[in-house]
Amino acid sequence: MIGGNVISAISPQGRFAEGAAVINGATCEGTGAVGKHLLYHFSNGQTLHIHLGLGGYFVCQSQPADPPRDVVRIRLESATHCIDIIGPNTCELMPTAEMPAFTLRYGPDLLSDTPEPERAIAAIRKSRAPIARLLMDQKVISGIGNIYRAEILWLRKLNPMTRGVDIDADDLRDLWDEMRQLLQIGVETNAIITNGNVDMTGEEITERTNIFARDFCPTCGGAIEKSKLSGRTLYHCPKCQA
DNA sequence: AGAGTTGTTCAAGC
DNA sequence: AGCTTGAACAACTC
Repeated sequence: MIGGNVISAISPQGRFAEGAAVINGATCEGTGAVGKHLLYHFSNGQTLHIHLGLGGYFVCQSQPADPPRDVVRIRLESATHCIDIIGPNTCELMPTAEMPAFTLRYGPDLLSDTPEPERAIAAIRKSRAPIARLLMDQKVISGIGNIYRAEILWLRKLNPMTRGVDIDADDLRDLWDEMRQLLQIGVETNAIITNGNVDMTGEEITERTNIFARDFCPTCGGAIEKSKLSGRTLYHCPKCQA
């Protein structure tokens, strides 16, 4: 989106303040991602590392843009457009040279052009932790959050508490493939759609998930069970995911 | 007003 | 060593 554009950065508050001057005036030469970590590579050898966390978001404007609100952590701007990043969990500069090591700290990215499912499968099958926890562990696999976790386990009729070590490698390959497909739909539609209502994107969609934040299972009509795992709400159908 | 949230990391305990 | 929980973090919504 901003590749090739000259940008400038401001930072009224937060951890990025010190780095702002370093990036000012540099050109973005490319972007990348490792799971939910967003990466902008700049001409001065620095990479801007953004993680939106729970509540972070982008605000895009045409120039001339409004002055930044005080919650704006960094502003990326070109002659024609302006992007403000608000509420990120992480907003820091790191040397682009450190990117290979950074990438290795995380499990394989489901959306990578060079997917490495076997790396994730090996990590899962080595663990006695429940699959619901492993899918959320970005050191195991990159890209799944709470919504996709609930949906994919339901789609594959997997009990969330199944230990990683107890799942067949072939089942995990199917799981990988389906997660990848779901995320690709997300990229194409800019929405989290796991129930197949892909063509309704322009319309008012109230049902895009099957069980996430829902009360009843679309398959059996039974009550969706709501629990906590690692501090996050876990949804599952006790009947269909026995 | 306070709790909850499409997330991560760290520390501590078992 | 592997696994678990809890706290802290930002900003918004209900």
